[in-house]
Order: sequence, then C-alpha cells, then structure tokens
Amino acid sequence: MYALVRQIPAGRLATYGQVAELLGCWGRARQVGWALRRLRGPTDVPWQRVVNAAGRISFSPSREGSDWIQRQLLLEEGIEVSEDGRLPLRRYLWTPVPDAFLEL
DNA sequence: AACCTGACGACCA
DNA sequence: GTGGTCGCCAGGT
Repeated sequence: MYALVRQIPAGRLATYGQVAELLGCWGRARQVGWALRRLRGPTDVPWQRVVNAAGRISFSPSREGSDWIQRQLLLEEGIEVSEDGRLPLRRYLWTPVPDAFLEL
C-alpha cells in the first residue's frame, strides 16, 4: 500500500477508496486510513496526498494535528485547500499509468 | 463474546 | 449542497 501511495506525484491527489481499489480491495477504504494512521514522524510516504472521496481532508481530533499538517503540506504543493479542508479533487485526482499514453 | 471507535464511502432523503 | 444509515474491518475494552 505504501508503495502505491509513493507513486502519487507531488501536486496530485488520490482517495482512500481509490487506493484500496487499486490494490484489489474494493470497499476497504477504512483500512487504507488505518495504514496511513500508523505512519508517525518522518516518512517517504506522501500520505498527505490521500484525501476522502468528498474532496475534503478528513479532520479528526485523534489525528493530533496531522490533519492540519496535511493541509499545510498540500498548500505547499500548490493545491488550494480552504480553511475547512475542502479542495478541488476533480482537478488534481491522480490516476496510475497514464504514462502508457506517452508511448503512443 | 459483545460492544465501541475510527485519516472511509455508496446511497438515499 | 447536507445529513443519516449501513457496510466495511482492524484494534481496543
């Protein structure tokens, strides 16, 4: 799962459900959230690029601030995130293997 | 074992 | 748009 998330380029977004589905686990978005939650401190996994399907950052007190850090990191990647975590998901949604088109 | 709690999401009112 | 229900499943009590 982390390997997949690492493939999301800076400035692009993916949803929890999308990640789950790409791993062949349709309907298991919660487990993706669970896995990302385990990341603590410095990591090479760009966890901030995974948001919920509603196009919002999933805020939760249990995240102890990582939600706001997520907002900040996304802003730094050039994504416009509103004060309450809304973001233009349509415009930045990532899809794997579009490189195949470059071969044509 | 029986709840409860989530970085979730599809569906419907 | 928003809000509620239900399905999902790992972990904790």
